Amino acid sequence: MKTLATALDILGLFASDKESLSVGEIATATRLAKSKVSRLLAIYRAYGILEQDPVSRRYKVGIRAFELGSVFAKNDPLAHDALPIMRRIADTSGHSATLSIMAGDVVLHLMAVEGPLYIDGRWRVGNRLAPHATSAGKVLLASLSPTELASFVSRNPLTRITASTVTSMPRLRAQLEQVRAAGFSITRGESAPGLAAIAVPVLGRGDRIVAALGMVVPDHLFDEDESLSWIAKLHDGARTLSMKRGASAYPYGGMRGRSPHASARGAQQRGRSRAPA
Amino acid sequence: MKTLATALDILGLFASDKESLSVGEIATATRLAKSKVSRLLAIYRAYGILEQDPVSRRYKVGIRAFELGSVFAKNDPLAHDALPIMRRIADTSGHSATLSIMAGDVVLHLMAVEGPLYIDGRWRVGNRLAPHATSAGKVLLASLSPTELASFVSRNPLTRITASTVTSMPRLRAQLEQVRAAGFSITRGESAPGLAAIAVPVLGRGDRIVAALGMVVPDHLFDEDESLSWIAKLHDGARTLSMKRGASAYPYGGMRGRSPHASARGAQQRGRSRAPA
DNA sequence: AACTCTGTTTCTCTATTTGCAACAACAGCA
DNA sequence: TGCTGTTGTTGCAAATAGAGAAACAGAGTT
Repeated sequence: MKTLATALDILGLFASDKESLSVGEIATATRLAKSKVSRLLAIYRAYGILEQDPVSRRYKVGIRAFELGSVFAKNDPLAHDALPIMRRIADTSGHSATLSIMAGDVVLHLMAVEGPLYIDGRWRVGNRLAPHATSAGKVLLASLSPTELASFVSRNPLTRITASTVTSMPRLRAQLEQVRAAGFSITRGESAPGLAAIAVPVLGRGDRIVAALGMVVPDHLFDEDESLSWIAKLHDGARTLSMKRGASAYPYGGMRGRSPHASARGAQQRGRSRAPA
Repeated sequence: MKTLATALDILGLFASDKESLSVGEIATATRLAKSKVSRLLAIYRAYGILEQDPVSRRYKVGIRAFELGSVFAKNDPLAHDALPIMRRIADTSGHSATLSIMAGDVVLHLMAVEGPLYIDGRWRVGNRLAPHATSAGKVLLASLSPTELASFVSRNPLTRITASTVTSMPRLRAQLEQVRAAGFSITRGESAPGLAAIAVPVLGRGDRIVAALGMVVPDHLFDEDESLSWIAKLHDGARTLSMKRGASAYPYGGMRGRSPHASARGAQQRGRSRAPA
């Protein structure tokens, strides 16, 4: 089984930001003999998991990996329930909606419904971002206990990504406290300049935070007043989604969704509901 | 290396329609000993490629497979160029846009930009469909020579999926001829009842068909007249995309009349050589 | 045309996988 | 409750399949 383990070590390298890797790069990165790496890659290539550029001989992720990976999203009940909700958000707001989860120590964009406005595709599905630099990440981090948070930070230093990235622990703690109280998180250019993002928590069984529902907005179109209605939309959607996923209640958003059985049917009208201050 | 090969055989089973598989099912399907399967799966589980339900002990695709697979789409230049084009199509038509390629003998939806209208998510990204029952598939099949087509059909019988699926070879041939001449393909409920789809070819280097750009429309909203403007939109988008991908010309959908992307043309800047040095 | 850098293949030795069967966990059933 | 037929996970000696160095092949470069 050691063979498979090393093979998966190699495969893991491809999940990084590097688009393609050469045999030599992999060999040095894994401290494996070139011959072994070459043979392993040949198998992956034969199965279509990796593809090899015939001229540069470099390897990159293949189409079968894509096929396989997409069945994850297809089978994920959260993604399934979220699709129509995210569509409505993208349609009524004009901006792209995202659904993110915590995978290990990174924020993973599970799915996205693109709005009509063009923005940099960097945040697209499958992208992994630093939790402390994204709105979705802060929402997901907010569910951690103080000790869990400390442990997280010890594993993952708060590296600066843009000028406005939060890099100090007290500052992060304060922000998370705010997120917990308000039920949403807003970041403006913390992981990518010119990009604002809003996220709210999605709850699951036992009312644990299982995901973050969010929106990505070009910063120059970000408007304080309008953001309140966006947050309301997100809260509406997240409530519906949370209920479907087995939460007993959704505490955020000033809506009339008092009872768990009051299905979020008539949640269409766009009155400006007040966000908790 | 045999270990990795059998391990990938197992992994391949998960790319099917079955959501989860048990050790026994895998063992019988691959004619492998249960013990071997169990140990292999344990490694996959440790790496997060597969996940095991703690109660049912059944395995399903894990999140790391998703992460890995999504870098394929992220690195794919076709998908990259297609995103803004598909957004515009989805935005102006109100229906979802799709980009599909031929992967082995199946049509694979590489990406999708969801329109505001809700439709069954079955055609979502990563889904694999039978070429003879989809508009995108017919577009992609149209590039095959008669012998290649015959070979394809011998490998893949024209199975009936809905009442209107094409199942006879002469009929398929005639349709492909029509697709070649007209430069688009329309299917109505051939792979899923109640769903109409339109697709046009995307060309690449050497003017070979490399992908199909398409739209999915609820059948009851399909309108013959309106479909002409949809096809025009698709042709416009596919032309832009084809040029970007290195095609020398795009023979379909004349650019007569007012071009919807006149702005793009007008915005084209002469980035000539700067100061003569 | 020789050089160099990278990837692939060859060949022997031994560490690893193998497969049977016992073991453990669990559901169905009387 | 206890029995029984599943199903998934581990021990252990035999044997196969992988490890590693170095030779080989190919492409780009000077």
